[in-house]
Amino acid sequence: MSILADVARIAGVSKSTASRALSGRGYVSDETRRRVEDAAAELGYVVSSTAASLVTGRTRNVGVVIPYINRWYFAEVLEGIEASLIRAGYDLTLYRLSTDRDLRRRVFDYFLVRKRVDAVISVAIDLSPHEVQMLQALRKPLVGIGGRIDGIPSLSIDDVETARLATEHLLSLGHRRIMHVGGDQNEQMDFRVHSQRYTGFAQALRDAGVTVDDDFRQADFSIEGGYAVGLAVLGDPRTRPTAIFAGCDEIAIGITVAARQLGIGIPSELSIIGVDGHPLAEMFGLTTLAQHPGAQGARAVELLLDQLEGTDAAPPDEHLLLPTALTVRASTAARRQPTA
Amino acid sequence: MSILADVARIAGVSKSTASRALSGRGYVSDETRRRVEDAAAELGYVVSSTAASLVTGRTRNVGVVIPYINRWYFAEVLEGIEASLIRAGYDLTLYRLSTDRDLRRRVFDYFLVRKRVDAVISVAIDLSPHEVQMLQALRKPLVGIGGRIDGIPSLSIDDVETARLATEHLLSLGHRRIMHVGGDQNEQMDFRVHSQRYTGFAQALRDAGVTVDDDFRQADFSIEGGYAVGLAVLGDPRTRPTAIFAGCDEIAIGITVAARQLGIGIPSELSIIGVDGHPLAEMFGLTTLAQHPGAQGARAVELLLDQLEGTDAAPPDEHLLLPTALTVRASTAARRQPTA
DNA sequence: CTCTCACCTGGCACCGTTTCCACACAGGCC
DNA sequence: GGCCTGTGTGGAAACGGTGCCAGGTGAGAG
Repeated sequence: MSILADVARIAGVSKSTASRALSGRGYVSDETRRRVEDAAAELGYVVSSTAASLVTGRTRNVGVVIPYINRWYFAEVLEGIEASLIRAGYDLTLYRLSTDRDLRRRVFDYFLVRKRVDAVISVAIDLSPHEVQMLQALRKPLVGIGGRIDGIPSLSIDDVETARLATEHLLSLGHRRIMHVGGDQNEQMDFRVHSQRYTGFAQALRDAGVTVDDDFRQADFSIEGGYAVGLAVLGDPRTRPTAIFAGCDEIAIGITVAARQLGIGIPSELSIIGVDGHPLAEMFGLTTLAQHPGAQGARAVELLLDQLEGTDAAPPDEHLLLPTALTVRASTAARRQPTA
Repeated sequence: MSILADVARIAGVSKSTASRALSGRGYVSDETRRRVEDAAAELGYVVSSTAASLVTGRTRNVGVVIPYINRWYFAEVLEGIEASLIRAGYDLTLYRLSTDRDLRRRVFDYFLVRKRVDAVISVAIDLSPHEVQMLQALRKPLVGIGGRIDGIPSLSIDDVETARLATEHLLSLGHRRIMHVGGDQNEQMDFRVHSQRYTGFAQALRDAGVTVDDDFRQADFSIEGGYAVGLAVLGDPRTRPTAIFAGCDEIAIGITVAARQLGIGIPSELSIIGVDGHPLAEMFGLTTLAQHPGAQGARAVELLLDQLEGTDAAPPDEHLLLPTALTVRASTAARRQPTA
């Protein structure tokens, strides 16, 4: 466990010079730098980031708050964030925020606040103004992913527009009996993703002059969730929709499995479109609106580093809307004309 | 940004007393403690964990190295670890180790070593003796999950035994043409999980006196991977196996989807058994050997905290073998007798 | 009545860096 | 030759806590 003073001694220089040589800041002659580096290597010296943080006030550590780890979108975002941070020489401290309000408070009051992180990325969590203020009071840059947060830079796909696009795709194929299977409209944590997707869906129908009764079912955002709803909804051939806009690919896949099990042809009898670009979508031939969560994570890190290391002081507190790409596969097709 | 000295001043005590009052160590009168706490609350004071770490040498931060985030087993383990650590008041710093050897070195040489973490949990990574030594030289407790690591406490399921059990289940149902669809036998990072599962499989066959040619196919450990192999293997009814032992539930599910698509009845024409207890297994009626990765994560944290805070100095450097539970569902059944 | 001891408090050194400042020196310019 | 500027170096003061040690109580024991 050698310390800087040891290195300095071996190299025959002062602590200050050793520090400059190793950190690369300030003037050091090439000769001296080499000597210091050799000494450091010989001793197996590594800086104490703790000590460095104490004096510089920077930890090179970013906190990430995220509601799930175990869902495709979130895991993907997390991977994107992690890869970018590591590359930039930052650590990533992970806080999974469950719905437990006490835990959430604890993370904000106790963990995030102890000068442990230089900045925070909030994934799909609708921060309260109080929480935002708190972080801002600590001068910690903050970036949001997955929805708009007032006053801080954030990025997400345009949920309303994406849903509208998906629905219009189905409408353009001649479908009229269309159902949206999506998430809980009252979900607190997840911004208003679910309600926004419903909004886009409803808008598209309205604009097309189509009215559907029984146009929505709630499902857990998972394959199982979609499967359960699929079985429930698709049983009766007279009432079932001819097309479904699923809130995410996992739901769409669940519905697909249910449909196959019921012997319902896709896309001959039922068209399905999802949102996400989940890797399984390809395997199931699922038409979807693809987003790239990994890239979103990377982008968020960029925004953060701009604030952290950027020259200009102005944080762009705008909301970035990312595009989604309609990827047409075999799960959507023109509505089969009722044999007239 | 108030500091301890401010709190002390407001409360009218010395820094040492303020420190004792807030940390709860050492003697402080109730009256004084109250005054200090009030002052701290008033100022919105929070300790600088950096400063505290510098002097105590402890960071209350645990590093987790893990090869994937986006796979069920790993995400589940990670969630288990995270929940336990937070509860114990520890932070979790995440390092995803890809196959990139440079990055791996960098994480070990640069990140883990900077006195930033008190301990390390290694998930499904076969640490080299050198890496273990390095961490041990730093006196950092180390716990492994997912496989045996010599010299440190570790825990995992018994892969050989689990595979044997799965295979015996198929044998006991009368199957003889059994295939194992599993992971790359030469995978470096993942311990020897893949090869161990093959070993257990082969042992069971041998013990039963059954010989199978073409007994193994390699698949990516994912639903897509299983699906691809499923399509390739199940096409020819004369050569296809009557039962498949899949290396994990994701593979098993992929095969199931492929079989359904090919109109192959499960379990009438094909029995499938997996390993994991994946939530989707239930939906697909998949027989499996269930493990509990979340609980494994929690257990690993316990082992770690024992070393970190435990009174006794002896670290139990043994390897814990966790049981798996055979969960029989509808994907395995007695082999249909060839109509003789 | 003194001694011990448990309780309570303050002073101060210390953890291992970074960085400000002072100083030294060499070279180029007026 | 004096002066400025660009390099190179060392000394010492932070950064914000913790914890050792010393000192001061009052109560109970001998």
